[in-house]
Amino acid sequence: MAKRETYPPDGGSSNPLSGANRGTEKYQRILDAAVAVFAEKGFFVSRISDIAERANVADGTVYLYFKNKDEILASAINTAFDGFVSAARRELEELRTPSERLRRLAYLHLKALGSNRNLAVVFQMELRQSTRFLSEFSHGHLVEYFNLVRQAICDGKASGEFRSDLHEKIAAICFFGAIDEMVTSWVLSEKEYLLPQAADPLVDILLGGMRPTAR
Amino acid sequence: MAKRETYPPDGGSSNPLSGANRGTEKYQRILDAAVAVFAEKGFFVSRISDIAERANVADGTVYLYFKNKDEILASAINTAFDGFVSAARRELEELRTPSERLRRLAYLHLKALGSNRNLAVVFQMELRQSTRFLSEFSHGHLVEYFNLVRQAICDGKASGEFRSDLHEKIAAICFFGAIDEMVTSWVLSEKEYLLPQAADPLVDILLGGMRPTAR
Amino acid sequence: MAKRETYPPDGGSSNPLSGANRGTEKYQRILDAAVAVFAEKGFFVSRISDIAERANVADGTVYLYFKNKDEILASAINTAFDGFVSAARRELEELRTPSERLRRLAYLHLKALGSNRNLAVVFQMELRQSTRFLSEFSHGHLVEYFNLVRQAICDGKASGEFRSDLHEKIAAICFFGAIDEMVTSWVLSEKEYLLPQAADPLVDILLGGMRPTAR
Amino acid sequence: MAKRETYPPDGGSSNPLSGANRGTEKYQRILDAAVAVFAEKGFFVSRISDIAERANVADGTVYLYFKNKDEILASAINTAFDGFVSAARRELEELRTPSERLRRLAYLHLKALGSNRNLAVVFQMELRQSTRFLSEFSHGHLVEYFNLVRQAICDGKASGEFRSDLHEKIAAICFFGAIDEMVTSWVLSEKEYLLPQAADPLVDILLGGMRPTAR
DNA sequence: TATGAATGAGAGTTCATTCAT
DNA sequence: TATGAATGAACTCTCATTCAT
Repeated sequence: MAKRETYPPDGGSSNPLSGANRGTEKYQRILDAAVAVFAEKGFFVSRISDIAERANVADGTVYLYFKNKDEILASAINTAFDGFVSAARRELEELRTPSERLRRLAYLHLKALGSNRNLAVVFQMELRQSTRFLSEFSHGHLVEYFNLVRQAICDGKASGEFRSDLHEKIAAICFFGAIDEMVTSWVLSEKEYLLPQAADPLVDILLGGMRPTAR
Repeated sequence: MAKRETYPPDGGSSNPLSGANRGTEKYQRILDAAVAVFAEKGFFVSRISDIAERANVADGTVYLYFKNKDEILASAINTAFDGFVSAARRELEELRTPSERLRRLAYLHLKALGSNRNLAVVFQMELRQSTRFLSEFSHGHLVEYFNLVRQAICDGKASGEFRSDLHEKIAAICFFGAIDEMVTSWVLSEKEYLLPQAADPLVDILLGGMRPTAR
Repeated sequence: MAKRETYPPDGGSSNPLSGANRGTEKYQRILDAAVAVFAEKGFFVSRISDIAERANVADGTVYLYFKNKDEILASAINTAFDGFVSAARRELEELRTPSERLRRLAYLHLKALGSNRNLAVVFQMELRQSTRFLSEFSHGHLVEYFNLVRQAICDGKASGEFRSDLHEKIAAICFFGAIDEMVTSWVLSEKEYLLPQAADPLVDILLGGMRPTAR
Repeated sequence: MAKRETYPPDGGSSNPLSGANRGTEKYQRILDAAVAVFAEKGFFVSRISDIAERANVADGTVYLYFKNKDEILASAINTAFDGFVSAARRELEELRTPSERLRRLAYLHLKALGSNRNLAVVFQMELRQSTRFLSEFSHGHLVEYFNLVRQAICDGKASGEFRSDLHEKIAAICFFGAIDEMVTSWVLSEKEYLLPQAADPLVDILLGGMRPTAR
């Protein structure tokens, strides 16, 4: 999976056995270089030549794999996000209770970004660069993430695990926002603590607020 | 309100009648125009001439009031944020319980941004544009906001209102992250709902997760 | 003499007793400030606001006395040069031999610039800034200076004081060039020696080369 | 000849056939165009686009070969001057008497600039544009030129060819200043006479003034 | 006369993108 | 496929000049 949906010349390529492997390897190298450069300097300040240099290719080569600079960012984010969401969905399917599912989702989220600081920076910072961009992304993939969350909340309300008066959308926003801010805080922090360790105390608060009050 | 701290060329004006007001008026017009343009196109994509045009001044005039493009963004954010934080601090002083203080803070936050969509967009999007920028801002003003939250949480733990094992920093992050995501969601939403109305259900979840468990 | 030929509003002035003195005083202040600024930074790098500031007037006031930046430079040079040439001509008239006249001219030249370093810098540097400018000036005032020199050389040849095969134009160029380079060297020199003291040894060389050979 | 010392992007080119020549050719084309444009309009008034247009390249291309506008002027002057001084030094070594050396130096100077009017204009005019610039150049390369002159004068005094009371520095200034003014005069002159022809009569005057008096 | 805020044309420079090799 | 020299559109910022007060 992690379907690449953009540019590596597979459509109009006149060379039928042009070397999928080399192409793929270089594609990945450029993508990784781009994420690193974006993380370091920010999307708009990064130059194609920075990316090419870090990937050890010529400037022009970048354009054999990506249509333009925007597409590099989009590819980086989509590739990573698609991978994350489909992996998460598979894992969550095996878990029974909504609480377990949300706890696991938070953990996977923090682990995914906590293990790749550059990617985390790009997600937290660059993804928000322009209304238009986030808006596009939001209507694309983020919705899938939110659906996982809302489904769990919905199930929890049905099973009585969560309060019946819980506002699903607002609860999902709380859930995502809390984790997201956790990542931002980690990215901006000088200290090198382990992000996934924050999953449990964080989820304790959120689930605590979603469960029926004892009173 | 909206204390001007930087550039407008008056300051020590010895003429009490003339310049000060016009200067201030034009300064504000440029700032408002800039916020609107930034919100619409994003900081990096916005051109000075866009701002000047919307403010009905010449390009060069912008530079009589701001040193450069960066400073315009910084001024917009700092002015608004300083105003918000000091107003919030005053209001919170009058409230007794930590729960009330957090509830009011969430409300004020949502009201402040919910009443100025452009400013909200700039806060949610542009502030995060680059690691360096957010980092700077973060170490400047955002810390003050977080201090308000952590103080309330700390007080609540002391008074028994909140769980004694509550992780203060993580709880503060949950609080801020949830509200912040609420704003983002509102900004990206096509629908025109009233942001402050989300305060109560949102705070119910967060406080619920911070209180001692009945069990 | 030292006729001001440019701008101070005397033509279309609607105020008949507008204050020749104040006008003249401010005019001179601006001119002196301009020479100082030009000497320090060079004509093109100097800004009108630099000049206005040093003259303690508003930017706009400069334009009450001078049509534009070019005219300030032209006025400074012409005023000074006209004064120098007419004074020199008067002094030379009293001297009998061509040798004496050339010696005195060199001395006056070195004294005039040696007593006003700023003016000297402007003469040596800025006057040469553009072909067009020097060309204009050259055909204007410098010709008068050269005429003084050539007349003396011509007289010297007639009286037998100078070689009869002396090329008048080239000799005049040698004379002017040597003095001019003396000034340039002094301007660029860190040391604070007295420029007019160089007149005698310098003139000794030039006159020596112009006199008939003993052999 | 015309050793390239700064920017052209080849240097360590591993491809012996291709780039080096083209690079050099374009570099030279831009440099020549720049000298022509500077000569015509003056450094500050010249625009990069003027230079690019005359060199038949795009504006941006200029920046592949030169860091900025200043560097173009500096390269033009340094390249030419270095070439002149080292060639002159080699030629002078073969000559025995100080008089011959000075005569040859004057001739070479006038020939070098007399054969390239544009370069001459730039030397005479633009080099003097700002105190700072001339100052820099003066302490760099011009010193080498002056050293050649002073050495010859010094030798001449030792051999008795020149007066023992000759002030070396002033004599050197006379020598350089006379030749320099000769070039300036030629540059400004409408007439198309041959500059090197002025060498002999000019040097006759200067050497005449440096020799011991018969009397 | 004097001011100085406002103007806006214009310059240098950058860099995403192309294309001949 | 890969290169990197070349392109030229576009942007920020400066500053001479004007003009309402």
